Amino acid sequence: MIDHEVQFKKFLQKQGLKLTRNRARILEAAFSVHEHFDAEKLYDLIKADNVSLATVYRTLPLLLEAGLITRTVRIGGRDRFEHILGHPRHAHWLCENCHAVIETDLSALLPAINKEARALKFDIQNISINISGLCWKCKGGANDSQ
Amino acid sequence: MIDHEVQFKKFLQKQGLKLTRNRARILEAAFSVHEHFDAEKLYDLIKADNVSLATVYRTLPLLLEAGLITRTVRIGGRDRFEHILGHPRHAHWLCENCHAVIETDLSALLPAINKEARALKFDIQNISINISGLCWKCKGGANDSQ
DNA sequence: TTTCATTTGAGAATCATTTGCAACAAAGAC
DNA sequence: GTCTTTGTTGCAAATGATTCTCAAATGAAA
Ligand SMILES: [Mn+2]
Ligand SMILES: [Mn+2]
Ligand SMILES: [Zn+2]
Ligand SMILES: [Zn+2]
Repeated sequence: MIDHEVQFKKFLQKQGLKLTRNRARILEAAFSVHEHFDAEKLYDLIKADNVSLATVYRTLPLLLEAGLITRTVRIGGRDRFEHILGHPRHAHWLCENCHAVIETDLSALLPAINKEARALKFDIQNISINISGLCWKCKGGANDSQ
Repeated sequence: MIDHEVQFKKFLQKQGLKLTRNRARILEAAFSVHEHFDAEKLYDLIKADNVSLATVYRTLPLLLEAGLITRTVRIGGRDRFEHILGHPRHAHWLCENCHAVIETDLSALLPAINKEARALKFDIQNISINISGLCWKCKGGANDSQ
């Protein structure tokens, strides 16, 4: 059993829940994708195994609570996620025009954030830094690509 | 005409749009609320003036583009906003348990962010820093308030 | 006041996400 | 193994925020 499966199982057991075949399949799919994904994307990857879209939707909150995935930039009215293990935290720069997503390292900001958390006695589960605007390509004219 | 009305009118004219009574009313409502608000909240404030919810929804993107409001933490499936003028940028700390929202100054982070923007040649329109987790009240037990 | 483009209210349409429910599967006790 | 209990799932229907359609209203300019 791989790293993140162990972590998921541990989390589920703590809640009196079970690591079923479907949930393992969804977890595996989430870690097979190395970009941002939405519910539908995972569903496409595993629907051949008779996993329903409803189950994907029911499992995503579990993966979030377990700290295995994180919510990222919302595009086109759909919630998007990315897996965490082996993925250092990063900021997202979203171009409003072409919807390009650029990722940058977060290490320069973390010390200040953690300091603030200590002051607030806040228990951080997820840090989301999203900066929207225009990428260098779209900066000039008012294109309409994508 | 107040500061933000001037700015809105200028923005609208640049797009060949008009500063109508309804749009002015919505803008005014947005600046009368000193917390986060959603479309429905603004609607409640002005429906007595026969402004429709559809018009509120149509105006919010204009206020965003005009740089008068910004999108904040999404709660309960609803987009939420806050006005900008006279509101220094700040980070949002959202408690997953009681949905409390704490705001903290952003000035410690801005230099690093602006530096990165310069490197990326990215034109920043909006910075959104949302940290979720448990506030000090909810940290201990697994309450279920709110 | 005539003209023409923009705006608006009302209600229908969208569409991601959630839910109810009856059939199923996991896991522990025997 | 078999029984029992409790959590899980597929399916289809429900939900609900946001968007859209369209005909009537309004604004600005001439
Ligand atoms: Mn990412
Ligand atoms: Mn705020
Ligand atoms: Zn772009
Ligand atoms: Zn709390």
